[in-house]
Formats: sequence, C-alpha cells, structure tokens
Amino acid sequence: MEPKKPATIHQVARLAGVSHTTVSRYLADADSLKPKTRVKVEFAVKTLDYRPNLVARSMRTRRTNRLAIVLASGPHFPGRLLAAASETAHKAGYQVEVVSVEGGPRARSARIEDLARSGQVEGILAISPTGLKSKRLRQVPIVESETYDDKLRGLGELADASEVVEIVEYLASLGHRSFFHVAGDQDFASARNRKAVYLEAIERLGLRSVGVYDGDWTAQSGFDAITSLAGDCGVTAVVAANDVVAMGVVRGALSRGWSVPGDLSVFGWDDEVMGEFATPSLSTVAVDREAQGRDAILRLLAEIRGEPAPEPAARTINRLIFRESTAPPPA
Amino acid sequence: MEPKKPATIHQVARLAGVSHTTVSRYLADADSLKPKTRVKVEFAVKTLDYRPNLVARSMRTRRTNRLAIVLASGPHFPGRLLAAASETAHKAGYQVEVVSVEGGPRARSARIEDLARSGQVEGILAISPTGLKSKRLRQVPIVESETYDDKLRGLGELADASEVVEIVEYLASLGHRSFFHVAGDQDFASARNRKAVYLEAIERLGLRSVGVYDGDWTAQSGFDAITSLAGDCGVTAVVAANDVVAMGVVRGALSRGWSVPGDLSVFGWDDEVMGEFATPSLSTVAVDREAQGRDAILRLLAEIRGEPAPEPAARTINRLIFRESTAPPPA
DNA sequence: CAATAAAATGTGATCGATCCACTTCTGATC
DNA sequence: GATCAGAAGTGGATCGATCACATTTTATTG
Repeated sequence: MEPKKPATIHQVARLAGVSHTTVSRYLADADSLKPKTRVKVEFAVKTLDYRPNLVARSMRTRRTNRLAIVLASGPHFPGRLLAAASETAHKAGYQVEVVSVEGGPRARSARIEDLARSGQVEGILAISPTGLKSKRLRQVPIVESETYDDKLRGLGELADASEVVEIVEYLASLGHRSFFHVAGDQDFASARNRKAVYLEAIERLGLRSVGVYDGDWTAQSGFDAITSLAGDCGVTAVVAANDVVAMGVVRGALSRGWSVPGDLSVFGWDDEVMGEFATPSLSTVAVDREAQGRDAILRLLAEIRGEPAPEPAARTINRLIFRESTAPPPA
Repeated sequence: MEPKKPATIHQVARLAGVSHTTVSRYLADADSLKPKTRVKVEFAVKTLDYRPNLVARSMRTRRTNRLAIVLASGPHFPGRLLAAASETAHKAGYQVEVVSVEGGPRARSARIEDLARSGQVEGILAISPTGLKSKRLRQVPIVESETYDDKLRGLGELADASEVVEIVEYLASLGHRSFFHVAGDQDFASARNRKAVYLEAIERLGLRSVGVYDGDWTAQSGFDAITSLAGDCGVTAVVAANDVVAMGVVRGALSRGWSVPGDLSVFGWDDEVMGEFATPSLSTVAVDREAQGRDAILRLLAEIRGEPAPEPAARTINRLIFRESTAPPPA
C-alpha cells in the first residue's frame, strides 16, 4: 500500500514528452491532437493513473460542477425522486450535494439563500416549498420541483392536481354524492392545488362536499379528520392527500364502525407499496417520481446553461389505480 | 441586481488596511488578532459581504470537507437515516455528496473505489453493502453503516439482530410453537444476521421452524413466501424482515383464508407509519434511524481525524412494539 | 530605558489546473 | 520550393486561499 500522491498534469506531460498545455488540450478535447501525440499522452495518463485535480480545475474555471438538492425534513422523504435526480445529475457530469433543512419556511429560504451565495453550487433544486419569489439568486438558478412542471406545460398552476378531477368523477360515477377531502400541508403547492381542484370539481359536477380538513400529510391527520366528522354528515367518499393519509382515514373510519369500502370509499395518492398490500388495498394515483426527478434536474441544467426549458422527456402520466378501497356507496 | 463578483481576501485586506495574511488569520482564529485589527477586519468583511472561496482554500489545504454517502437504489430508501446523517455532517462543517448506485454489488464497489480515488471526498459512508473487504481505500476511510455498529459495541456481528430473539421469545410466550421467517435480501448483513439469529433462537428454545424464505425486502416477497407454504405446515407465527414484507405476508395469509392474528401472527420491523395504521396494525421493532445516521457520520469523522471510534452518543435502542398483528395461536 | 522575549503582522511561494499570446514545427497544396 | 493552415510547444499569468518564514510592534524585565 502506497500513499503516493496523485500525479499532476506536469508529470504526465514530462512522461509523455509533451508540454503541460498539450495534456490540458487532451483533457479538453482529445481529438484535437495529432494521433501520435494523443497515443503518447494516453499512455502517460494510464501509466500514472492520472486524474485531473478537480479542485484546481474549478479554481481556474470558476465552475464547480455541483448542484444542490434541498429537501425539508418531514413526514415524507422523496426518496425515489431524489435518487433519480441525483443519478441524472451524475450522468451530466454534476455532483450532487444534498441539504436537508430543518425548521420552517423561514429557515428554509435562509438556508437556500446561503447556499446560493456560497458559490459552491451552480444550481439548486428545491424539493419542497422554498418560500422564494425569484427563481434565481446571485446568478444561481433555482428550480422548485413542486411547481415548475405545471408552469412549464403551460397548463396553469393546477395541472399537477388535475387527477383530482378524475378521482371525483370516478367516485361520482360509482354513485357517490357526498365527499370529503383531507388536504396535505398547505405550505405545499401540490396540497393547495389539490384542495382547490377538489372544491372546483365538486362545484362543477353539482356534488356535495361535507368539508375539507387541512392536514399535514400524516396518517394521524387522516385519522383525526375522519373521526372529527359528525356521525350524520352523510359522507360516502374521501379524497385523501396521499396514501399515508388515506391509511389514517381508513383506520379512523373502521374505528367508528364504518366499513371501507362498504360505507366509505377512500382514494389515496402516490401508489405506495404498503397501500397496495393493505386491507383494503388503496385506490390511488401512480406518480412517476423518477421522471419528476429527472425532469427537474434537466430543467435546472438548461437553466444553468441559459438554454430554453426542455420539454419533459417522458411526459409524466399520473395514472389512476382502482383497488379495494373504493366501491359504490351503501344503498 | 448586480452580478458583481464576490470579494477576495485581498480586497478585504486592502479595505481593512492590513495584509491578506492577517485576514487569513482572522478566518482561522479571530482571537489571535489584536482587538483593534480584528475590528477593522471584521468591518471590512461585513462591508464587502466577504465569503472565503472554499475552492481556493481546498486547493491549498488539500482538504475538501466533503463526504460521500453511497446508497443503492432499491426497494427501501433510507430517508430518515440519510437526512440525519447529512445534517450531522453539515454541523461538523462537511458537505455531503449523495451517490445513488444502480446495479449489483460489482458496480457498487467499483463506484465506491472510483469515488475514493477521485480525491473529491474525505470519507465515504455506505448505506448498503459495499462488497469491500478493506475499510479504507487510498487513504479514504469507508464506513458501512450496516455493520459497523455491532463491531463497535463489541457485541459481535449479530448484535443488530438481537431483537429477533425477543420477538421469538415473545411469540413463544403467547403459545406459538411453529415459526416461519421471511428474510430480506441476503446481500445485506442485517438480513443475514436476522436469519441466523432466528434459526439460532428457534433451536435454542426448542421450537419448530417450518422454514425460511429468502426474500428481497419487498411486499411481494412476503406475499409469495406465505402463499408458497403447504396448507398443512402448521405455522402460526411469522417473523418478517421488515414492515413492508410483513404487509405482504398479512395480505398473502388473508388471501388463503387465514386470519391475522387469529390463525397467524406476524411480526415486522422498522415501525413504518403505514404499518401502525394498517388493519391489523403491525407488531414491529422501532428503530432509531436518526441515531444510526448520526452515529455513522460521527464514526466516519473520527476515522478521518484518526481518532478512536466514538461511543455512540445515544445508544440505539430498538424497541419492540406490540400491536394487533400478533396474538396467541388458535386453540 | 535598553534589552529581550513574545506577539502581531507582512512577504512571497505555493497548490494544479486553464488560458493567453506567441513561436515553431509539420505536412499538404500549388 | 514557397505558402499556409493546423498542431504543438514555450513561458508565464491567473484563480484565491494557506503557510513558512521574515520582520515589525508590543509587552516584560532588570
């Protein structure tokens, strides 16, 4: 085992019998070299196991090749999205710094601002509300994964909640007339949108909403929501903010003696594995988190390069999945 | 909006009327300055909103202040652990690069090796099996979160599975005699350990195991495991690798007409929220993932500094939680 | 108050790459 | 063989910090 220091560009140049500039050129664009020189340099690079010192490079070029992904610590950790985002970034030659931020919106936007100022990252992807108005701070572009997609598609703010309409329509087609919505944390655009679309759909279809419960994405909030309802409110269908909440709703319903889906239908969101195997299995919306992560990063990279926003490669299709937790209302 | 370039140490020095070295000293240890100079420098730093260029610093000091956390893409994303780890690292002045690796053990260890050689990170935390023998590569310490804890405590390899004994004992105390284990992916030490401890406990307590199913941490594997059993095998208690698997086991049992816990008791692991609200709610093992993440990083930092391994601050206590999915066996 | 040690500050080299402005070499073309 | 373009070399500046060492200022002491 040899602790020997990594080779520098000069050592490579010496071994190859060329100047360090040529090696630098080789690094930038190997094809610009004469074949004979290229072979020499290649050989030297291999022999010395040379790897350019990225720190030195960054110093000179003022490019760090690093992105930051900011996420809020909270009940749902966006693992799939994060993994896909990080992989996409790596493929594009970027490294990914993950920053998990505790605390409220204030702390979050302060941390993001700090990150932008640090000069350490070329772009920031926020998987959580940022509380920032501008999408660029000190030259550093910021993409908020939650909201960009809709604006991009030109579908307006509410696009990502459009499935709520399908859910309500589906439930109505089963015969449901009295609905209830357990919303997610209203700091999140997605939660606000779903709530708005829910109300709008109910209104438009001439249905009845017994109310909206402002939850926080937790199962407990789902449980509390359903158990707080009056016994005679007549609700037969619940649109939950996500599967975890839906699970709480189901449990709460059972605890008051309501069967699911016999007395109450429950619709979730996210297609979580445990929801699929739960009893009753949850009707839900399958979301392509990987595509979201990929697209968010691609969008950020475009932003960095000053290119126009790319069309999402795989247009995210949120598919409704119908399972045991939804059925016609009781007669 | 001014795109103006960030201030350098020289500009600060000039404004403060001192040399750049003095400013550098101020950065390193403000107290080593004469109060009067310190005030001058302080003022200049504030006025120019100066932030040291970390790239330049790294270049000179040859320290990057960066750690890498490697995780395998797979069915369970270690979100809580990752968040806690990343936060702990930040508090210690380190930045965290998250690398999510696709592919098998081979690809994984290759990627880790690459990372170590890159000189970009000072240490690596692997939240997944590495397939590496040495715990140090090219001077870069590597901590495998999965296994270090046990060795550290001097409790042997199997410590993290010790709760399996408690589970089996508890189930036995309820009257169970015929057990079944659905194991996790055997690439993981934790899965191997739980399996080994399960077998050992069954043996020692004079109980009967109708078999072990080598699963892969997924709900489907739990479902398959239980539905693949012979109808007359007589099993009454299942120890599942984790809650997701347990969920699959429960569902599979119901699908064959076995009630849980009436005919079959099922024990999970991880205390996932959805398991708490499922019907039946899952008996499980509450694991302090945050503490694991923290401890792993602290251990890595000690390794980097060449200090002895720290005693885990909050000794991880894995607490058994008894819920509806376990009960005495049928009479 | 001069001598001297200690503390504070300044000077210039250094890390390893890229970039720049030239000059020199090579080989194809007319 | 003169011309010319592209490839390669030369030598050094540059990025913005830290650090080893030299020098100045301050405090201490007889």
